[in-house]
Amino acid sequence: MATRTRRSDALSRERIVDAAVEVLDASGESGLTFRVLTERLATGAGAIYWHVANRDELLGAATDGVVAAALADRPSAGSPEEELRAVGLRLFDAIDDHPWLGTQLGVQMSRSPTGPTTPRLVEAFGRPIRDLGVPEPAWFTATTTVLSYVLGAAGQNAVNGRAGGGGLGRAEFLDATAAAWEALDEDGYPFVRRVARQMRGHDDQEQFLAGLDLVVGGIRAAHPPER
Amino acid sequence: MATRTRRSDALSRERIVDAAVEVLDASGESGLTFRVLTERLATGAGAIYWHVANRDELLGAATDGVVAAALADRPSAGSPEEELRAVGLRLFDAIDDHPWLGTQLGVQMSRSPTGPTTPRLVEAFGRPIRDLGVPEPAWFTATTTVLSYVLGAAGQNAVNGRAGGGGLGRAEFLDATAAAWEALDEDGYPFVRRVARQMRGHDDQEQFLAGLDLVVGGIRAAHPPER
DNA sequence: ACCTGAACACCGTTCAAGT
DNA sequence: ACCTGAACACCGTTCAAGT
Repeated sequence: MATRTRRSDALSRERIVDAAVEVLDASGESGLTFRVLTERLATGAGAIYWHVANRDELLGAATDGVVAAALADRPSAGSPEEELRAVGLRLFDAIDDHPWLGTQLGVQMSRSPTGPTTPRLVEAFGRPIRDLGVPEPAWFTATTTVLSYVLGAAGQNAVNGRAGGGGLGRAEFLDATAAAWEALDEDGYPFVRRVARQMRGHDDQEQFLAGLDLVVGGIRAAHPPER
Repeated sequence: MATRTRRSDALSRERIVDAAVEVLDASGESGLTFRVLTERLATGAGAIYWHVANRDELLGAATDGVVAAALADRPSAGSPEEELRAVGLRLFDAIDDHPWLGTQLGVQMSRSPTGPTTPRLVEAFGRPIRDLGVPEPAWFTATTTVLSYVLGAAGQNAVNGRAGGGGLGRAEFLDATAAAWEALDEDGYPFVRRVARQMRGHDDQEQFLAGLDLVVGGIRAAHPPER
């Protein structure tokens, strides 16, 4: 059949997903509406539905796209431990750039574990776990444990991320939270009161990596290299 | 002032939250609408808004209520390790009973870390971590790591939970996922293809506890008891 | 103080009609 | 094949009015 000349601004699934990511970055999940999208793409709602089944699929495609980009072209780091940190950092940075990803990652993975994102993440974290010398029967448990940690941390950092815009809003937010924790009653919350100090001014990325190291350390401790 | 006789069916924040939990259990997060709620409570929308600020606050109150109930009246288990497992199990079972909790927990914790749920969970997991002998400067990192793992696992098990209703739907679901993983190309996904077998027929609760043990083991390994 | 319920502005999705 | 855009059924929230 005759190849047709396409206008450069022709609508396509790719253009729609790209626009969705931009809207999500700017306004968060609740900001992604078909009204905003049709306006931005200068089209009608029906046109979008021609390329995309519904809003959920669009959200999923946006998530898949961002995760794929975050994990692409990654030079393999040195040791398996370094590799795990490198993959974790890629993901952490992606969530920093796209805060809505923190929540959507978990949603997407449990909604469609056969979609591109779940296998991609399982492969990215699983391979270095294998290279750590973990025996094969323990691969699944070890990998899902690391993934659960990463997804949980992602969800926490999602909103936390960059609340204000100035770096100041965050310090004040942590301060207010710490103050609220310290105001709890000593009988019911002795631990929370003591730990509140450590929350003030902590660095999210540092915290994320320290936690990842603990989890990986646990896997190594459970499967010491034979000799 | 004169105490007023109250009709037993008078509207109250508590009755509204209870009704919300029932609706959430039956229809999930998207099923909780003011239409359904007003019908169930035989009242008007405005009446609900008199007791509750908006839908988000209602969702938060439902989450707080269920978490409080799940952690209440818990006899302290034996060792710190057993205590961590016991708290984890309580939460796991609560998510099993209220699948919407898996997602909402993370949302609630990052949206209002000063609300009742965050301190409750930090205290419940933090105390046994302290009793493990973890030095105080490491409390925050260790506790948030365990919490991130638990929240991540919770989010994964949320939808997974009891998809069909019959126990069969789940086995078929795992089977279909495993089959899709095994169909990926060997070059890009060697690990995923090998690990697919282990996903078939795994037990979620067993998996959750095994992961928790790995994380706790990592914390112990990082902070060996002095002597 | 507490409740009613109509009204408002918005949402995702559909679909007959166009090209 | 691809797009338009009005129409539909729904949503959370508000608010004048009642008791």
